[in-house]
Amino acid sequence: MKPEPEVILFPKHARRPQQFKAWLSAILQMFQEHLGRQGLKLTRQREEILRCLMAAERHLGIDELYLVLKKQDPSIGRATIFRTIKLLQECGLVAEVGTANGRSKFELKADRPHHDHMICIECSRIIEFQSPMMERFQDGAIRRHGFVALWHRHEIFGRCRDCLKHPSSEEDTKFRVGQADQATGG
Amino acid sequence: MKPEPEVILFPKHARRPQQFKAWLSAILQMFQEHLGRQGLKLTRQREEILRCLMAAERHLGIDELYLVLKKQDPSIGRATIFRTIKLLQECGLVAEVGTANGRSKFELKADRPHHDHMICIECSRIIEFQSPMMERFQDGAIRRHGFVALWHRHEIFGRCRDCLKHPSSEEDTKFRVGQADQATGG
DNA sequence: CATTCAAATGAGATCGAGTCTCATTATCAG
DNA sequence: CTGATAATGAGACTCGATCTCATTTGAATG
Ligand SMILES: [Mn+2]
Ligand SMILES: [Mn+2]
Ligand SMILES: [Zn+2]
Ligand SMILES: [Zn+2]
Repeated sequence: MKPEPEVILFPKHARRPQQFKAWLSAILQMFQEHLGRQGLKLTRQREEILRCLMAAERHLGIDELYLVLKKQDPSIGRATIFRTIKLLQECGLVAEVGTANGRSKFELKADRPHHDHMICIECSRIIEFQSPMMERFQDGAIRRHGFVALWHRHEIFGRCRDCLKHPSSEEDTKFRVGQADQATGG
Repeated sequence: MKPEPEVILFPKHARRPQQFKAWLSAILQMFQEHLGRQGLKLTRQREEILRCLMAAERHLGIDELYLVLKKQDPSIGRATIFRTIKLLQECGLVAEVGTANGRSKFELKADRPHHDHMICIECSRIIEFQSPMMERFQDGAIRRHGFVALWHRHEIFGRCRDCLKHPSSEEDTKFRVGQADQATGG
């Protein structure tokens, strides 16, 4: 089999301030244009939320976002974060990632290649993976059925490499799983 | 490219009573054994819920299940349905299928090949598809990352063949589906 | 059979992520 | 600037899902 790409790192621009600034303003402009097209406005809060997602080097949940943003702007409300995340998803700048516990996380999509996720039910780690061949066969199935795909969700739940090594990790006992009946279970 | 399987129909045993009865008791026994192994009991309600899922020829939501079951047993409670569905998922007899509106549906997994789903955001139809090659590459990615998969969720959202044909006279209503989908009618 | 007791049930309380309301504030085109 | 209108934050609300608890039931036992 052909080698497939290994890991998708989050952008590390945060360590190169001028590069980050340029990147931020480019993305902000895209956001503002999208907003403008619908008669909406770019507010201080919307800007901060997007900046936070761009600076993050991991997937963030609503509450994490809320706590981080609250440090700069103690008056920010959860509702605004929900509303803004929804807008960012609508314009394709941000994507939702499921978790085993129901609280979604979010990631910047702009300037990052498409990938899917493996989610560890023990330590909650999210592993990003790419498989162009897999996507190719997925597209084949979609075409075969005369379907037009708008988005997809492909999430694999299980145990990560590290949690398999450390057998005693007692931390997250919430996620009880019945049994592994197949390789990738249904 | 190699031909891949086309459609996965729900079992049509319901029309052949003796075959259905034999099938039902075989599956019931599997369920009872699984329950017994954990000191749990097979109740009238659990039996009825499983029977209902086996007789269904489409994906069922909790409320659909509740309404159907209530006809035979007006005293049945929603909590029991939630509890039983969870048990059935744990022992691998039933799988959850996401929808665009957040209310999951459920399907029997026993005696059916693994497949994934395309979900129409216009008519809520759920199209089942199989792609062994896609699964193969997925498994490759999983192995490459030293991950052990317990289950996965691969759902593609978009518009189905039929909804693409129809001039979309109906506006892009935010899929507030009450319980629109009837018997998957063609 | 009847006995026994842990498991299961249904009604209703509760939880909580996400949404909505509304009075106030901010954006931005002119 | 100003005015029209969108956005905000606090908190009420929604509603699927879970939990509580008094009562009922399954099934093992003799
Ligand atoms: Mn990701
Ligand atoms: Mn299915
Ligand atoms: Zn882990
Ligand atoms: Zn459709």
